[in-house]
Amino acid sequence: MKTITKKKQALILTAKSLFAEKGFYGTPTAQIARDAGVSNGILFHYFPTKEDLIKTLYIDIKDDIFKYTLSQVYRGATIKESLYTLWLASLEWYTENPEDFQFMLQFENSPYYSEDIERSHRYVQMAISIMEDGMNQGQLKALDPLFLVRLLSALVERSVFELNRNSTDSSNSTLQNQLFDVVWGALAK
Amino acid sequence: MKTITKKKQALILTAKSLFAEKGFYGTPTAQIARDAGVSNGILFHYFPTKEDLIKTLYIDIKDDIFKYTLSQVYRGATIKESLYTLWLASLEWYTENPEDFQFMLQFENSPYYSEDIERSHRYVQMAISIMEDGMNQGQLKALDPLFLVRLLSALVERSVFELNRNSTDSSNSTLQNQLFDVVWGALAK
DNA sequence: TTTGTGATTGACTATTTAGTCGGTTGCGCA
DNA sequence: TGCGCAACCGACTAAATAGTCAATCACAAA
Repeated sequence: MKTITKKKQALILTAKSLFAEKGFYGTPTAQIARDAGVSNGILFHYFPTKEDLIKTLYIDIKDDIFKYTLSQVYRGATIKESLYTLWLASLEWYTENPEDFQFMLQFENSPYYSEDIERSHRYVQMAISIMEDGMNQGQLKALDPLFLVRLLSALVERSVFELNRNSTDSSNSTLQNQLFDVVWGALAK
Repeated sequence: MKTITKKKQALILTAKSLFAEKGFYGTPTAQIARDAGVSNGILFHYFPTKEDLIKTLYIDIKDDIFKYTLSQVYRGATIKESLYTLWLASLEWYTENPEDFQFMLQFENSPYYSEDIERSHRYVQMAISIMEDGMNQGQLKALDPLFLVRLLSALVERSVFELNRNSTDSSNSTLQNQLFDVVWGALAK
């Protein structure tokens, strides 16, 4: 049985928050432990190195995101509907969890990131097959499906930034539609 | 007169290369000086802090890129032609200067980066006005022009990655056209 | 020749930080 | 009750690293 202890949980939460705010290199392990209210030693008991902690965090976060977004795509939807669902769910998720957004951005552009880590994610395969379906139906551009997945990610990312900038604006459902037009225009044949 | 000494130049070149390869935090200042064949002290004579060095490097690189790409856009071109020129010139540039590409990616996702730095670039204004022209002609989507500039950057970035993955492929001019279709689909009305 | 100024050196330090270690505590189970 | 093992502690260390500094050098102007 996999029981996650309170202290381990506290470490994970605190680490995520500190990393998102101050960056990997701006956050000493000692501070993570201190802020989490646990001893220094216990951190290294659960995570042999700082790098382990960071990678674990990333994998957990990505898992959460994929689980949340992919679960909303229903069978029988058109490809455009599926993409819209994925895109919108991602936006919701990042709006609710800004720390995850920050963390992810940082990680994916850091030396820790590799294509292996990306591919190892079981959920990525699901996203790929959605793209393949769309291509087979002749609706999406005929490109490497993994590239389309990455393209979607990049466009989600830009959408998040743009929506944040206009967050005061009340009429951002219009903006949302315009932003999805960008996504669809990019991917559709 | 702004004479750049040999040693300063050596520092800049070495630093760019090391940062691109090992990252900002994986590169001690001492190693930069050593590899550049100069003393430790001279580095801090020219760049008071490591952060100064990094920011200077970034600004120089961005300047080079903008100068190269924007200079190829000629007056009287259609907006589609202008975007194609910008996009293609960027690809060429990053292919020729992979270190710059690496450095830029890293910097723009690091704590050093801020919107101020972006906006302070005189050339960004030129890119913005190209987008505005396209919008006024009703050819581009009606969105914040700065957003369109960023979108283009993000798409260039993805294009570079995708072209690198298929670099062995001889027929990558087909791929190039397909990739530009993505760009145009995203930005055009 | 003198004098001032920027280039240059490299040994030195003060600090920070990841990771260790010897030992304690608490809990389930035989 | 006592065994075993994981959770847990926090003082400690060894290494790394950004930045300093006192001193020399090169050279141009006065």
